[in-house]
Amino acid sequence: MTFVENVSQKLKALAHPVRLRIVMLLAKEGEDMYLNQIANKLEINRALAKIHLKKLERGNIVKSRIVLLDGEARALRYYSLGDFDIHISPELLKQEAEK
Amino acid sequence: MTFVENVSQKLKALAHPVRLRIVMLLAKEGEDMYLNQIANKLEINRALAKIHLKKLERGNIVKSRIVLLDGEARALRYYSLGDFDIHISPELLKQEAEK
DNA sequence: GATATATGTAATATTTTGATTACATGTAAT
DNA sequence: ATTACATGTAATCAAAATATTACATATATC
Repeated sequence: MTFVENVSQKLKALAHPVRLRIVMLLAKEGEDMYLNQIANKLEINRALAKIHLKKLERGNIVKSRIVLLDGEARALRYYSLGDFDIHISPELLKQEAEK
Repeated sequence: MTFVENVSQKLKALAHPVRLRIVMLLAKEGEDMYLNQIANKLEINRALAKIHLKKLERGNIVKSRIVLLDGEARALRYYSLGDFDIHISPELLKQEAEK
């Protein structure tokens, strides 16, 4: 994957208001959350939250894991933030372009 | 304009591969360029380059000015990079979310 | 006058994205 | 058995983004 492809994908993942709100929610809470928590907190449709979380995962902005509830035959999928660090300025792009 | 709206707009402007290529071209060349130069260099349709440049201008990633050619009754519209500096990480978003 | 270079934009078509609704499944508690 | 939560996804509709083609305009050069 080229630099342009990689950066485009990451930026695209973060560029949508709903997705940015999800990311900021996870950052603020500081702990992992599952789908219904996120949808309820942001007051958005659950299926919609799911769609956006998928895009965030594809962009490696968010990770998820399934957690079995203690002693119970139930599981929740928890979402957490990846360790992205996106920095873009004319100078940095110039450096990259000259590689 | 809220933080989310502002960031979304800027990221959206940079998120498209063609737009990112335009921005990297301007960064690399280090000097202003006009529409046809940009389209030729990137080997893309001129009208398409125009559309993307408009979006970059709306996101304040790129600026443009009309330059009268010396002694001639012609003018070119030159595009240059704005002074954006986008930095996004979980820590920075957490700070922002807690404001 | 024809050719090359430059601008701008309108119209159109295609593709992608975004959002809602609905259906299917399963566990736990009342 | 019903209610409350939780998951996942398919189907559909609406809206936005992307890309091409074409038209109009203007100047400079051959």
